[in-house]
Amino acid sequence: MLQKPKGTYDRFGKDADTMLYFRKLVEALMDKYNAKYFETPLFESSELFHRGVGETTDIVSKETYDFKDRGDRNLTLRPEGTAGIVRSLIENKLYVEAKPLKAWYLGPMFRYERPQAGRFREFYQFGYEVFGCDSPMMDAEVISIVINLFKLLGLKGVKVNINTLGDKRSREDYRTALLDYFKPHLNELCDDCKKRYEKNPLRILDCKVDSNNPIMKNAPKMVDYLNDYSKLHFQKVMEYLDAMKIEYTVNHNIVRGLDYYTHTVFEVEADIKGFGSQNVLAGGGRYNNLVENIGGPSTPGVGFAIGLERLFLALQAENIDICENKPVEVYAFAASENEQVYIASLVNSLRLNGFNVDMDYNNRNFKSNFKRADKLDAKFIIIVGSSEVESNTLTVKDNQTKEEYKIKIDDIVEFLDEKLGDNHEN
RNA sequence: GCGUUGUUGGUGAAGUGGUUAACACAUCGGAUUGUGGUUCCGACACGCGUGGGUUCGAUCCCCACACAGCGCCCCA
Repeated sequence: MLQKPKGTYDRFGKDADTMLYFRKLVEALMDKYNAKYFETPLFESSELFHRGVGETTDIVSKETYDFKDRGDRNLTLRPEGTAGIVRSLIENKLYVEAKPLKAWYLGPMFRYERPQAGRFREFYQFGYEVFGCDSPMMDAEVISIVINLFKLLGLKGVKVNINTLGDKRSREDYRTALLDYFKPHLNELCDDCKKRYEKNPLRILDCKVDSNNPIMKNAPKMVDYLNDYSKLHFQKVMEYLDAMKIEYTVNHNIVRGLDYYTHTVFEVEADIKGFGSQNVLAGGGRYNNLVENIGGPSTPGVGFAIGLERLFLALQAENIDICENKPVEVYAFAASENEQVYIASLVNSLRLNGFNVDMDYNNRNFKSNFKRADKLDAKFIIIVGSSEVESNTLTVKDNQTKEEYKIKIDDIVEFLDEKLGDNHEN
């Protein structure tokens, strides 16, 4: 049997509802920040990600889906959302518009990874990016959005870990210092760290295996390589976080896996039963050189991304249900085949009047119809037989009180409006 | 990319080298041709992830592959 490709999934039922309602929730939240929705292509030229995300990152070096199209173009399925938005910003010259420009997106990303629970090869991210603002207030606001969203969802133990990488210059100086420092000690490090030394020396500090190794303790500290501007910026970010009463922990080992970050980087985690190290639900930071690197005018940026599969798994583990209950308001059926046409027209008119209506399409018997109405949790049942057709009335049963009414066909909308009251929305 | 565990119907699952692969839930139909959520009866895997092999015979043993889960790496 044909099956879905590894690391993909079909979303339906409750999961599909969750996605739908999450999107609604995010739309409402984004309005509060006056952020604008963005859609960019699922695939871009491969070069964009090589230049944007960084040649040496794992994401680009071993996780992209690369392909050539029939015109021999080198394309890549987007592994993250920022690069595409930056490309769009430059191509459409959006940087001349309102500064800051706040953008959000929600859609699938692709990474060739080993699948695990809450981690897929095609996965969804909700992301947020701000361009043209280098105020530390914006760093803090971006962090606060994630916090507010998680609190809105009802997650417990939401915590932020932050760090600063300084500007491009301090980051490079620090990197050089680390390389010099670790070079004579390379043999004392684990195999992974030897690779990190080549690819991303900052990550060595993040190593779990070598964390107790004394060489780690004496390693150069980022703080010592920060210039005054960087230090001040970071300090201000923390002041704004304090002002917003957001709890955070400074963790100098946070580096992030994408090369474009400068200054503030952060990860947001929550206490999720049984999640362990997978409790980081969001990550982000500032990237003041990315727009320029991709070929636009020097424009600062800051943003975050949240992986939705892992987030939804967390909600499930915490028994949080964000789906709205949409009950069937009316279930209609005909007593016999003769009234089916009548039912079809009735149902159509009720729907046009804004009611949520389901019906019997198969001319089932009474018992089956009542069972189905119960299963759908229908508020009212409308039964049409020959006598109803003749007298232009409908038999309407309130499925909660079991009371039965004879309603003139012309009065049915008014009757249902009154009965369903505030719960009914047009 | 590495290590490890698993894969029986719509779902939860039991099971054995040998005639019809338990049981439960769900679904559909009937008892009950204009009023139900109870009860009773009936239907429901041409098959035990896929492909090979061992065997007189395999869902059960062996091998490969696929997929899923867990850990590592990495990340959201």
